[in-house]
Amino acid sequence: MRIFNTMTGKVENFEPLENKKVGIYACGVTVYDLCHIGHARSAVVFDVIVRYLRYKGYDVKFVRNFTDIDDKIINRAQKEGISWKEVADKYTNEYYKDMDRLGIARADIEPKATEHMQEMIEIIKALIEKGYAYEVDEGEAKSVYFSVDKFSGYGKLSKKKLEDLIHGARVEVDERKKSPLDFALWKASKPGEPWWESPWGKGRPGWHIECTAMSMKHIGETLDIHGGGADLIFPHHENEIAQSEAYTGKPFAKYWIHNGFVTINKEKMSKSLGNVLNIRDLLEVYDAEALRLFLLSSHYRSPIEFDHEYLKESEAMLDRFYSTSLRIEDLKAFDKGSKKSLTIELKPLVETLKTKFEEAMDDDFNTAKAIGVIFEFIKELNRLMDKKPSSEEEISLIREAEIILRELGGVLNIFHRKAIDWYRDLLHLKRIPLLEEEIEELINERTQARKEKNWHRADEIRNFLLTKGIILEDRPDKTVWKVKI
RNA sequence: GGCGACGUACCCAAGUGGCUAAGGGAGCGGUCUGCAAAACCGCCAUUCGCCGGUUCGAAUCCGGCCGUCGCCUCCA
Repeated sequence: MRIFNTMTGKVENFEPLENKKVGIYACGVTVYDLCHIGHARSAVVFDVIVRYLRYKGYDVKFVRNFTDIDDKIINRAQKEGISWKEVADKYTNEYYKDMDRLGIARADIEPKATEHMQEMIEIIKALIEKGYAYEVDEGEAKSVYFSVDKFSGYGKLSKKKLEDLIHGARVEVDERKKSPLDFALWKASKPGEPWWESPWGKGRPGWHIECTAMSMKHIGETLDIHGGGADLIFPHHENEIAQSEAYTGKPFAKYWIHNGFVTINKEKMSKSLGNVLNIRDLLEVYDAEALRLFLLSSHYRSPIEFDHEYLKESEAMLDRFYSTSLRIEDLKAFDKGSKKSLTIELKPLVETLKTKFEEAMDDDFNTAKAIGVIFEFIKELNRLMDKKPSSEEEISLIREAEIILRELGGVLNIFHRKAIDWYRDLLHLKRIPLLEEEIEELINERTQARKEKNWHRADEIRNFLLTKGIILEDRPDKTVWKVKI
């Protein structure tokens, strides 16, 4: 397996620190608002990385945190007139609602910053003792800052030079800091703000220290993989490296993985630009599995442009799979003898499917290519079914192929429904103003009309359903309905 | 200003030194069908932003130019 490492800027062979054990830590969300599709992308990417590592036989311990105390949470609480804790709990809950629908598996450990105060305080104390951090008086209490000048490797992840950062002029000047780049490990609390007791009086942790404390507690001093959105490279991950490596003297992570952004009109989706699309709102109109497929249809490091058209295309792709699945379900054996040619053709295709899929995924989690491999195979399956397989042997081989297709889909966590449920779900999602029973009734009436060769009535019914978004397909033995994408 | 990424068909998107440039969507023609739909077959990039260079050979490597975006501030 090969993985692109942000630290070296190269694709490297993946070798965990300890044979098949992999400790992976991904930065989660700050729970102060609903999640947008940028959050969805990051969650989907790391969900697939973990699923694939497990598929490959690695013993994975996956940790993804919640930042549950932070300026944004405090501001939100003041705006809504509720406590910071209520804000954090509410949006943690909303996070799960959205992520569950997207098929994001729970991490093995989902730690919260506020549950690790003691661990953070211990690390900060040690950093002061080692001379990497300093205290600043803030009246009643003290704040603690990390002294960036003391850590020689500062900037190695984001490839930034200290002097460039200082000259960058976008770093705000803060009289309390020795260097404008120094960052807070501990913040003295202002009146009315939440606080925890500490050796420096009442205060709360800075943003970065929680990841150091929680990753070390739950995984160890050196992580196999640390990841998150590309916007976390600087300053968040750079700061994590500084404080963690200063604290342990060991490398903080072996591989750094960062996913690219979701853009709208070619611009990064972000709160400050006001162009965010919530997962919640999108799932009112589009299927969650389609959103997932859309997010996986580009390489995880590339920017991905959002457009309603692209989500429709993803739905069309899924429809193609479920259509094929429905076709397989309807296969019936009626012939004792087998068409040898079909069996001979299918066997090697099934064998290479897995190999090609793994080759794609082994190459820095190339899900776009892997999806290409899957759909190439779907085309072959349909081609073989056009040859009208009729024997037990042929049909069981095709059914077996679908099982493998679904197994590989499982790594991406797609293709998990029964075909009929795909259409039923679309019926509700697309707000088709008909019940399944009503559609069935019309199909029955049409079948009768067709028997009587009353083509006019048959076409009338089919056209009526089409105006409601329902497509009919006449099979040799029955008529099936589908939802128009 | 500093650092970095990207530019492949009508659209999305793989491919990063050598077999016919994956896959999906849209479109067009055909097979099948009462007619459709689905599925399949065929067509749809002799060419990979532009210009040079390296090489027997480049979409892929090097240089320049143009364009788009990102990071340098909270951000997934």
